[in-house]
Amino acid sequence: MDACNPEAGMSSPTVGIPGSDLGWYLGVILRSWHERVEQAVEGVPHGTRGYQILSVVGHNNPPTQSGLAKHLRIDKTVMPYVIDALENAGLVERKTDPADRRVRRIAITADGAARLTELEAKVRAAEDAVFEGVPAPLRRVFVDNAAQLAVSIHNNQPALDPCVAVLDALVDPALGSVQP
Amino acid sequence: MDACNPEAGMSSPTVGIPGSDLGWYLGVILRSWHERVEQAVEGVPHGTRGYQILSVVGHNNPPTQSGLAKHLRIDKTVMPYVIDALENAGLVERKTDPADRRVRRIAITADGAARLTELEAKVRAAEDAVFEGVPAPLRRVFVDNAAQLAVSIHNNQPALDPCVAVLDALVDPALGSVQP
DNA sequence: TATTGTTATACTCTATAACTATA
DNA sequence: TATAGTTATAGAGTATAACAATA
Repeated sequence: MDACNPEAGMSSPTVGIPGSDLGWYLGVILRSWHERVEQAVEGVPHGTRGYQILSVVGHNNPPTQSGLAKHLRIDKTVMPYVIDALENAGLVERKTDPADRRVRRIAITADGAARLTELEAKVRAAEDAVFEGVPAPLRRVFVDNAAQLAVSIHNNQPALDPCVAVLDALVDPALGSVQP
Repeated sequence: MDACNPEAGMSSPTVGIPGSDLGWYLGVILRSWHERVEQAVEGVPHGTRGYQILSVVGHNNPPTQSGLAKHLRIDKTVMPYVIDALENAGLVERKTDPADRRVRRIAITADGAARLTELEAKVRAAEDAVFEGVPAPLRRVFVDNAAQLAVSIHNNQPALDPCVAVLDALVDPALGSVQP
């Protein structure tokens, strides 16, 4: 009945806790981010994924579909569905690259840019909710460090489109971010 | 042909980058952790998930299945499969709680404890690989902050088994960790 | 021959609902 | 009635393989 009984439950302080549970930490934080941002971008095709693509497309010159897939580290075969949905929603459009007619460059539309501006405000609010009760300096340091780590990990991974690495480098504060 | 052409690709520095891409940062880091740890714990049923459960079970008094599910924030219906597999592998065993015969407490076996010790060494090595090239102080601060954040987020979430909150509090250095 | 994008298919993982046994 | 655990099923998400168009 007393599921919280220290003698029988996992709340007992009599046994050790592993020093680092990095996977659990990151999982909890990312899940919270995903749940809250998923709500914030409600209506965007494919939720947070669609938002992330819209964000990359909105803040960079039109990337290729394979470039987007590599940046987000998802299989290239998922791109058609997502891009189709975003295109049908009028947020982005495919443009055949004149220099290489195999590639489609994904450009944001005027509607997409306006939508992105609205969405980014909502996402900021959602992220504020994730960090609710957390001291601002801790949050700032954490996000900065996460950015450095992610860029370092991403650029050290094999089979990466060099373009993507350059893009990511721009995001890295340590390597000279375009926008602070 | 030149997919890296700054004039046409997403590597151009002529446009802004969003200040924070928290979802992307966390996704990159967690994916790297997952890929490497998945290899490190090869052979453990259900990979990183099985390892995480084995770790919790190995470092705490036998938790209930629902307690484990809530701690890992997964649906209770996935527990039977995972616990079955871990039990069949001889790593854990189900024990009916005498105080409430509905609940099954998951206890680690001698084999499971020995295996866990081996696995933790491999996981440490895998995590070292994740942080390859990253200065030790940055890594330390990042993991510490991630722990604080995760505990804060986890404990602020609703519908949590109080036992789990207590367990997590132990992991939180700010709240008095059992093992530094 | 290699690469971009696409389609179709199969597989894994997750979520939903319903059931049992205990309380 | 409510809860822990289980089972079966359906759905979402993902990966695999094969194809067309272009280089």
